[in-house]
Amino acid sequence: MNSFQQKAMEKLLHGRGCANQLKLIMDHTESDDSSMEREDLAKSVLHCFSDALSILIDTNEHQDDQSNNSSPQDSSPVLESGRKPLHKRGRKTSIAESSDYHRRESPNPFYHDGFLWRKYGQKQIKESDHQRSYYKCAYTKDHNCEAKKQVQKIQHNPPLYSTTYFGHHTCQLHQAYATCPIDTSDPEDHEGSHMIRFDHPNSTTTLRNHQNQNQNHITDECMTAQKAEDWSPSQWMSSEVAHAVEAFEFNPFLDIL
DNA sequence: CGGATTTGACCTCA
DNA sequence: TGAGGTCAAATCCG
Repeated sequence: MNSFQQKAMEKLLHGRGCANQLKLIMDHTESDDSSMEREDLAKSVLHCFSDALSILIDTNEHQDDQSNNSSPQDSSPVLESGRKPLHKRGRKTSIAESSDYHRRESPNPFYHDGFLWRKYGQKQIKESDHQRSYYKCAYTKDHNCEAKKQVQKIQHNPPLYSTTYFGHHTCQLHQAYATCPIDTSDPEDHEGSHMIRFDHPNSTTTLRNHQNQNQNHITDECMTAQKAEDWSPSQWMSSEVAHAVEAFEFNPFLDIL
């Protein structure tokens, strides 16, 4: 185990410890007295998992870079053999013209990059069996953020997706609210059609409403075992924490049963 | 009904 | 002129 993996392991172990504490509190608390403590613990869990993921992602990127560097002819941002680099062809834009791009390959088309994207186009690419999807930062208008990305399936079996990023995000404040990777069992059916969206504290729209709806469902009585399968972290903590916990499939009530 | 996605048309460049 | 990139109206969805 290298030092990166050891760090990730330490973070995960710490996260598990926090999750256990949280579970104990939930086991023995019926009132809202410890809601702040629950929230803090849930945040600790979230941070531990986020840190561990970051470490693992960084490690993976480092390995990717090394493998890419091992074949200098493969340093262009587009995979199709014999084709010009993406930033050299097609319509010229300030972004595409710049050398400010990088590429990631992942078996998951919705690879977590910490940002919120909006799809603005999809194109069948010649000499490729698969369509390419075009995304802009969701805060393009709000924050004049020029970051873009292109996602294209480059290999069918095993499925492999190439994501090419252009430009820099000028909407950094939103990064903190995007968290976990979404895994899909059938990426092909949903290629480019999902948004990974978590709540924003200033937002007055969709998910806050969703959260309110959840809160409306909370009653004073204790949860019964019958409700275990209905348990939702969003009933217990702020939405960004709740989503992260949901993503990790942490359900204390199922654990009890 | 508002916001996100889809998709055909259009723009630009090689 | 063909191909990639973008726009925007139509459509979908919660």
